[in-house]
Amino acid sequence: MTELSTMKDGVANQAEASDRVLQILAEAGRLFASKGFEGTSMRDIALACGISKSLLYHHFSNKDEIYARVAVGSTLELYLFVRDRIPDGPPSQKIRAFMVATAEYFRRYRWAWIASTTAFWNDPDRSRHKERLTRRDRFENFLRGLIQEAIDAGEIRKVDVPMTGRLILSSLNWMHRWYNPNKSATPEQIAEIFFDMIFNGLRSGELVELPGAEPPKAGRRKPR
Amino acid sequence: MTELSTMKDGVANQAEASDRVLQILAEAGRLFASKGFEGTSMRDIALACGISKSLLYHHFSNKDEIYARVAVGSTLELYLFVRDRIPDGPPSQKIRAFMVATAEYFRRYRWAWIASTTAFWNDPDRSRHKERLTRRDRFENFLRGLIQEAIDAGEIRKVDVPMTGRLILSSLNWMHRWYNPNKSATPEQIAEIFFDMIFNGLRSGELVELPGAEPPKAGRRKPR
DNA sequence: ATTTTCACCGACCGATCGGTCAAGCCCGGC
DNA sequence: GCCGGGCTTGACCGATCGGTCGGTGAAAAT
Repeated sequence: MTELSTMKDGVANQAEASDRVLQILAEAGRLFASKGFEGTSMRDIALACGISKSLLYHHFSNKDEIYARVAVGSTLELYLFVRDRIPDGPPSQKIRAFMVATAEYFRRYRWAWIASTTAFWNDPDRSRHKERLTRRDRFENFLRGLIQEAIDAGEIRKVDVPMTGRLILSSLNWMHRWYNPNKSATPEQIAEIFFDMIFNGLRSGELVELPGAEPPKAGRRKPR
Repeated sequence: MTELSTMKDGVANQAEASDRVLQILAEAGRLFASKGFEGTSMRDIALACGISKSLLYHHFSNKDEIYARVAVGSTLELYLFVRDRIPDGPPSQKIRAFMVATAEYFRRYRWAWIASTTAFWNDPDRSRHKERLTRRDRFENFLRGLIQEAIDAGEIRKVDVPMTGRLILSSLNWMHRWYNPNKSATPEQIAEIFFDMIFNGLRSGELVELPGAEPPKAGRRKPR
């Protein structure tokens, strides 16, 4: 049904990979996430895996390939992972499900997620980088489609679609900087809270009816 | 009046610093922002400044100190910069001003901002790191104070204050990952749009009155 | 029984890393 | 004149970087 059956140990989409390769990818992802790409040496990865540095080059051609497997493998599956978790129903609930599913992915594949979204990368191989951006665009365009759907259905205001997508993704993408798995809520619960805040707004009660047409840029009304 | 009078060349709070030092800080910030801390060598910085590597060690004791001057100098002034731009008025408008001021700081000191918020850092000197976190906490607590103010004034719902602060800061902190200075809106305009979305919510028109008491976790109401 | 395959390792390579140092350059005060 | 001190430099250091190489030992294939 889904292509995600081979996920394990927090490493996504590494079908047909040996246990050792999965171990290397998991440890490398964790190190890339916490120390960055240039901050992580091949010796660090080998030491974390309890193997010799040479063995890394037996399974991967170089450091870039390890990072690419972590990052590209991660970003590919994010789209499929989320898409398969969007239920039929009102568009606004699809957006909610999008946020919750993305948060679930973050919780499951946390290190690969962080490594792929934050670690720096020289990228001598341009094609790998373009592939990553293409997948990221597809993910973002998928969200924009849901937002447009919600606008067409009249469930949300006529907001700027790309900007709305950026706001939603910002709330999810920044989570790794403050989220502590040992305390408070799960990422999914946090995503639900953020959805509530963004969808319903922070403003308290008594607003009754938005004026019919509002400026396309930012439909604000001056208080006082 | 304000302590920010010595800002120049995108480098904040480096009073009594020579032009050369300011140049080094500016170039180093730009490099740290685009290639990370470990990804930037002292040779890179020297080359960007058109000077020898030795000269860096004449003005700074080591690489960490350069980064600290960029990052800590940046985070210190962010708080003062924003605080001085919050007008008297309704608390919700203070939050709006907070977001716009933070965006203005981002626009002005973009490289130092990015370097301080994203580059990895070994941090052998624990005190510098703690100072940075202290300042960051002060900045975040300042925002939480404004949110609590708005709740007490009845302008916004009884939301989770820390979580609301995280949502607002996420929208601002993630901006550097997609913002393109050559196109579209200014950071300040983007901040205003985000404020509108978060404050008023995305939901369209006809909501009439929020139920008196809502669950503390996430005040959602099931559509259908 | 022999060959092939494959996971694995220790020693090593040239390049680059952060950092040092002794010496020059330049310019205002005597 | 010339002298002292802050900029500035190139040569150099040990450590570590990503990556290579020859080889080992055990299982699989023949």
